[in-house]
Amino acid sequence: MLKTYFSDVKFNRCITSQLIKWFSNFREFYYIQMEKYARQAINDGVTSTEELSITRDCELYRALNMHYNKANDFEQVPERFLEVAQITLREFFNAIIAGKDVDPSWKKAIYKVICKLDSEVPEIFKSPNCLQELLHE
DNA sequence: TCCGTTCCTG
DNA sequence: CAGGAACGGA
Repeated sequence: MLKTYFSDVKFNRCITSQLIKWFSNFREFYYIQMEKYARQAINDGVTSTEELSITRDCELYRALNMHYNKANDFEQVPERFLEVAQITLREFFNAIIAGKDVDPSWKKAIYKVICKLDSEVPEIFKSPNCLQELLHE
């Protein structure tokens, strides 16, 4: 589907992997931020996940929005994104608190949980003219 | 064996 | 971000 946005590109195996790599970096960034803020919360004395919530004005949200939505093309970030982000943050928090980060592959358990929460691609993105449509909203 | 993802690095 | 190694699932 991503390929349809680059109609002027002829995708061979290499070019395709580059495209995939590019988008994989987005997910990677997401997890890096989650771990970073989970550790920061712990250093700040947070002891319970109940104290960890992701709102539209929190620092973590701003960091993510600045990365994925710099120009604020999407004024209404899906509520579901906030929910999943909070679950992810708490997942990292609990794992670190439990000292699971001593295991080299401690993040895998978290990834396994979070990937199941991935949302379907919104219909609007499936349109070749989605860029125009989004900007006109 | 191929492909998508993560880790590490620059 | 991109490049490359490693890994794991299909």
